[in-house]
Amino acid sequence: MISSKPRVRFAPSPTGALHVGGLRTALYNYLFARRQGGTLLLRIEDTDRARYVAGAAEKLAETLAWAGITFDEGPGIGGDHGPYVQSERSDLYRAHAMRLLEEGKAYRCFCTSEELEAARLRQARSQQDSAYDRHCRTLTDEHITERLDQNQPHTIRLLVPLAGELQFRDLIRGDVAIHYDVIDDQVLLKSDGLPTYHLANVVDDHHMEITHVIRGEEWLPSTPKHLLLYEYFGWTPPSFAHLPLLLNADRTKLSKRQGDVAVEDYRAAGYLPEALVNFIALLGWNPGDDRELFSLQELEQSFTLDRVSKAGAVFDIEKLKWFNAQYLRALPPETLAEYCGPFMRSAGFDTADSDRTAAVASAFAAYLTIPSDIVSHLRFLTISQVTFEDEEDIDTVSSYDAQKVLAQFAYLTETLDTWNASSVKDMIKDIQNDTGVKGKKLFMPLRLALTGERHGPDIGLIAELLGRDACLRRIRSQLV
RNA sequence: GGCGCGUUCGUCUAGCGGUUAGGACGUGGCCCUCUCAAGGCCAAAACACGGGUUCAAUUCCCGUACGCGCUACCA
Repeated sequence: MISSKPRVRFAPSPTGALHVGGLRTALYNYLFARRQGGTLLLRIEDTDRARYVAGAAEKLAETLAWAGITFDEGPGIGGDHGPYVQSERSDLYRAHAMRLLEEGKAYRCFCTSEELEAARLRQARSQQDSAYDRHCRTLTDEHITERLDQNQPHTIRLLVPLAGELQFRDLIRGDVAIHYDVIDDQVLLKSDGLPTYHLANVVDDHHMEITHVIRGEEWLPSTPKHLLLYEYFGWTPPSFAHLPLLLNADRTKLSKRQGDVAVEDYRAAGYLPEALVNFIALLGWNPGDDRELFSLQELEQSFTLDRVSKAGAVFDIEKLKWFNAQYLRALPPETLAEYCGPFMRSAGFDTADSDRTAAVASAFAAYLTIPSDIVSHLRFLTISQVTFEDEEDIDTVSSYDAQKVLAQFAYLTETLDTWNASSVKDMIKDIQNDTGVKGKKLFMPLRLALTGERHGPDIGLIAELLGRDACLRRIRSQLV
């Protein structure tokens, strides 16, 4: 590779929502391209009619955009190497399949799915290798012509050498070698005329001038087939980098059942794109030093493939929560309020006053992992009156000292010029001087009377958020 | 079953022959403090196993075990 700029791609299949593993693959491709000043393109691999989900491609693009991943070429973006949707490139794949056929590097297979399935079952029962038995590899021309004349549905299979070994160097794993004799005569063109992944991906990567294929480890075993295809076509193959898998807590491949896997799920739950991206970037890559908090821009500057690890990484939601809490806390009040607003409204909080909304939201910033956490902290603001069920709470508020404190609080409240966190704090100091009550005995009755809870933010702040009138009302209601 | 890839604290990871094996999340403790959260400090916690190579292996090689992936007319 001379100094030419790399071209990489993210090539999802529109079969559903974007998986977090897919997001990471997209992210690494994006970071690699940005770091090298290269080009990233989006290609939709919709060659499986059966699994196609309408609208999924658009949704995928939208989710990627949410995460901050932008493409230089792709559907709806444009570029010189389109179309970027495989279903619009069928003729190209078919032509290439025909070329292999003519050159004796592929052959027609008339075996039906049922026959193949039955063969596989037989093989499984007798514990044999499950591979295509190459039944049609040796069909006579006569035979083939006859079936073609009958319009018999068929596939086109790759003619894999019977012996020999294929070696390649993976950018992440180093040298990998696989014997041809364990490689199946892969179907390249399905009987519906559409290509399989193997054909389409090679043809497209070549025509789209992809220089580096950065994809999940699940593709490692089929890379020799792809390399063979490059060889058959006489093309220079791209470099390959196979990323380690993302795993469940039990170390199986990350999947539904054991938690959310769709990026949309995390988005809906209130995770910030910055947090998700930061977290996911570190699942299989590290900067080589102790830094952990990375903006997308910082990742773009630091990312290199040689620091990608080989082993799978468990998706630990606890660490994602920590990242999210970090980012949530760092948000300016107005932005935090935007995230929390809907939840605050659902908790019965009137968000019409944006300054007040921002103030309340940021008062609880340190308490939040996700925006919806704010709901439980807002109870004290939205209840009409404070009542106690716990005997201990009642005792705390009704003790002799507590009553002195509450009475003095009510008295001084009316004399206070300005009502805010710091003036209330000063006032509480005065109450301490006036009553001689201090510490927990001073604060807890006030906290309880004002909020009904024993825990929460600074009491001055609570008083400010509640407002003078509400405070007065609540304190008085606890006076015997 | 076959083939491939992998294996450092519970989790994410640093380490690229000689280190008290470092950091982060989580966990426990202490501090701060009216409480909780946040924050600060401290602690417990790992080189899968067996052979080599070497003066010296977490590090290099081989094997075993375990895990994962692939083994579709899915990607």
